[in-house]
Amino acid sequence: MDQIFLPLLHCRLFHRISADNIPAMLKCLNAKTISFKKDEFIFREGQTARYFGIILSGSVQIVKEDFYGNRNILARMTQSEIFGESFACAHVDAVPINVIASEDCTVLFLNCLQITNTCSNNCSFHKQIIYNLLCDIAAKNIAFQQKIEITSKRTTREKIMAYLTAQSRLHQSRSFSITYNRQELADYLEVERSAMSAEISKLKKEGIIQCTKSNFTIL
Amino acid sequence: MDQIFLPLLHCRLFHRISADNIPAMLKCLNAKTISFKKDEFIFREGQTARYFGIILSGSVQIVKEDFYGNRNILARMTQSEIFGESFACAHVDAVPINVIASEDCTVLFLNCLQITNTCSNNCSFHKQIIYNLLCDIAAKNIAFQQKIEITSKRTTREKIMAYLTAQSRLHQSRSFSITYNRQELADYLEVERSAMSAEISKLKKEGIIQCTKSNFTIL
DNA sequence: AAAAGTATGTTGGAATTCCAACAAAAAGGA
DNA sequence: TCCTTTTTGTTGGAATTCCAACATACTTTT
Repeated sequence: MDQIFLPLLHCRLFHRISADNIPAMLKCLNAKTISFKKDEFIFREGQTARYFGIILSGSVQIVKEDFYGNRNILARMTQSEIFGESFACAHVDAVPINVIASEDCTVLFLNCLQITNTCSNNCSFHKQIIYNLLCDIAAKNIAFQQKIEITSKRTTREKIMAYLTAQSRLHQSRSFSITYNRQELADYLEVERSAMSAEISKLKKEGIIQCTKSNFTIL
Repeated sequence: MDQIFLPLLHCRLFHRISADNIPAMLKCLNAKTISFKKDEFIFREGQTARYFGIILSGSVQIVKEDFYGNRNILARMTQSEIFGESFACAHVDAVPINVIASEDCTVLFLNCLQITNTCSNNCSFHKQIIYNLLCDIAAKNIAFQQKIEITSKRTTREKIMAYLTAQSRLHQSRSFSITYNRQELADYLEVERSAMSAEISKLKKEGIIQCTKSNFTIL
């Protein structure tokens, strides 16, 4: 049971909610735990959004795929983070994106209708949960703005540098490792993988960055 | 006073809140009305985000400007819509964007701390307001995803068509007019204005769309 | 250890975008 | 109405990206 509880304690959704209350809540919110293998679909575009997920272990990617099969990675979520909640809150019936396991993972699903409609038991934590949801979605909103800021750059080089600079700030260090592999980074930056690879090589040659595999240093 | 009330009644923030309560709320939330001329700054990047705005008349644009002066229009908000609330909710102290009047406008500012922290009077509407905020921010989240979907297209032509298709769906008609002028549309789509103009001309010549000024028809 | 599969780097040509400059059209002011 | 300013359209060359194909490096499986 610890495998469920520990990640939940760090989950923004339960901020300022006593751990003692969590079991009751999970029951009230109709919680279900499901495991997925790497590359499995967790949500598929068009599906109804009745549940949202809390990641207990592993990680997932929010992916938008267009008509021609171009992938766009909107975000990556990892342990204790939530996904799918904004569709529920905005009353969108069909999710417009895919959620895919980027590694083996376990997800706790909660019924979102039960969260937003005050439940029959009138649980005291509902108010706090809604407030926590508000903070969570607002933070994601800002994350989207940051992604837009990065991908709106006109050249591949600028996109790479904007991304690395943001990561550097996040890790508070000139050296850090990123969670994306090259193809995924290209999908996040919305550029061609090969062109991106070439540009990274150039940046290395010019002495602007250092990198081996996923470890980067900005010089 | 009607100029304040009518837009507020249509504001998502006050959904399911009786109009009778609004005057009390405005007082409780420390409301202030300010007018702006076209092109004036309403929020400037780096400013603290203590208030958020409800547009009583006119319209505003959320704009991100980069180091080289490239503009990116993140969104456009018009009467009865809210802006700046996500920074407050995510506890971001300095706003990362500019908000600029895209025409003469009047804005009602509300103190957001007062909304999220239950106020001393323990007003009954706080719970509903927080829930309304939740829905609002979730909807904006989805709007951002749609913008990303459009701007992640690799060519100018695809971006234009993705945007027009989305607008067509929104207006539920093949013919519609858009609120952006050419420069603004280019800033929203994150492309060069001249290249976009040329591409629109091509699309017209090829019989894919019709357009005069801001009126478009998809054929 | 060999083989197969996957991820990453490299390259050249075609297509596209950016940039700057200018032309034409429309809008606003005197 | 005329003049000025702003918006929109057009064009050509330089720079950049895309695309496809292949080379190399690294992983995993047998």
